[in-house]
Amino acid sequence: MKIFNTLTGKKEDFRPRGEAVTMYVCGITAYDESHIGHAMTYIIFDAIKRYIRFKGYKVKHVQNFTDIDDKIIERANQIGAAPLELANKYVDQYFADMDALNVERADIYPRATAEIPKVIEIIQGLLAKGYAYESEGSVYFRVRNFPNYGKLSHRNLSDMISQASTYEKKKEYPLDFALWKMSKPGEPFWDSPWGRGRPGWHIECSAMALKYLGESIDIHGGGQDLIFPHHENEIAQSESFTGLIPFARYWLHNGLMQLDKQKMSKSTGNLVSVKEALNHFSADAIRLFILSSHYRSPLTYSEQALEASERGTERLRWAMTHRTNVNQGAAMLNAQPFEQKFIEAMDDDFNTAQAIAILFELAKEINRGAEQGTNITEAQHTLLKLAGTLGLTLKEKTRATPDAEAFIRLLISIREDLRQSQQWQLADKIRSGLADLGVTIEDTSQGTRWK
RNA sequence: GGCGGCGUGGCCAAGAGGUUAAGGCAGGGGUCUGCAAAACCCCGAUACGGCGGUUCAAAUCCGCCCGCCGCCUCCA
Repeated sequence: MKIFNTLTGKKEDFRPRGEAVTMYVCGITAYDESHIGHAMTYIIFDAIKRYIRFKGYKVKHVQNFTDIDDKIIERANQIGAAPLELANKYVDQYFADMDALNVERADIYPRATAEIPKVIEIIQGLLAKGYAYESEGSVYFRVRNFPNYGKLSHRNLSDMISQASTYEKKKEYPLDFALWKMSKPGEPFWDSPWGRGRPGWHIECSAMALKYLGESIDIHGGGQDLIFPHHENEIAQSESFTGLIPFARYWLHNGLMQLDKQKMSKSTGNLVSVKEALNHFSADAIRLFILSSHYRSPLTYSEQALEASERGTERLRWAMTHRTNVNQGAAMLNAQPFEQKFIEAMDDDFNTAQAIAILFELAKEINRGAEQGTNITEAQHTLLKLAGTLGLTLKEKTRATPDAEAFIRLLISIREDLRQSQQWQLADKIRSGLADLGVTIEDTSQGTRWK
């Protein structure tokens, strides 16, 4: 299995350290609804995790919530809520959204506010080693003391310093970043050796990763917008604190969701929320859309593209619905070559687009087999298994309640009788009436089906 | 200005030196069907932003140009 590593800029063989692959993915700052761009990141890492497990590894997955920061405080003040309550609300919504998208839960979801002791421990360690300094109640990381600062984002201090704009005088050097921020009056705070304050944004991830996954983790992931400064700073802090290099062995970054030729972003309001998307499209369609392009490329959201994915999803689902009564001695569709190609695609830096193409090829063969009376049962199992590796369920959308379903069945059976007696007009009236209610009727050689 | 990425049929999107340039959606023709839908079969890029170069051979490597985007400040 080969994985593209942002750190080296190359595809590398994936060789995890221990029994279980340790994977840390940066989570959200909980101050607003999750949008499709977030869904993109978490669906991608969900597929990556599922595939790694498919390959026989165990995975230990940690994903944080930033539940205290400037944005949260600002938003909470606007609406007159307590910052932590606001954060909790959006954490709950995040879970609801991701569950609906069939994103598996991580093993641990640490929150910044619950990890203050570890944060303080690390800052103290950095101070002791001279990597950090206190200034007016805040603590900053001394970027110039970390020799490889910029190794992840492939830049160097002199490039960056020439562009550095205004900076706080409290810092020794413009690019130094906050480990601990002194709290202003009225803001939430935690006590620390440097007074009341809260953690800087970057330090929480180091603290959580080190605490829950150890000093050197296998996979660290997130959106490409986190490469600098967030992940760069995590590396600086973590490696300075532990003295162990590398902090993370494989850095994976997904491309960002675009909307109208612009990055989808909470701060600009240029977004489509997960809820909104789920109102119009199935989770499978959203996943199919996101996974049909390579995870490192940007992807532009559009209704048209989602509709195309919905249709594609229906095609895959269809292949799962055949219930052929197989004759003894019927030829069997061998899905092995498809599984092989699927694995080859995924082994090459998680080429989900290619993998999905193979799913469609397999679906086509299954459909064909169903018409020819081939035994396709095992091929269907394979299709479902491989699709499941991408988190696709291929389940029919059953919008109908059990009660409604009974009525639909009754109407269909009446319509069958009408068709038997060739009363086409009445039969068609039932069909179009149901269609208006969102129920599609299809007459096949094996009876009438609906969805 | 620095760093990184992208430009492939009507739309989306794989492919990264060499058999017929995946797959999906849309479209056209056909089979099946009371009709419809679905499914199945067949069809479509002399061609991969432009211009040069390297090579026996380039969508794929190199150079320049054009267009678009991301990061360099909070962001998945």
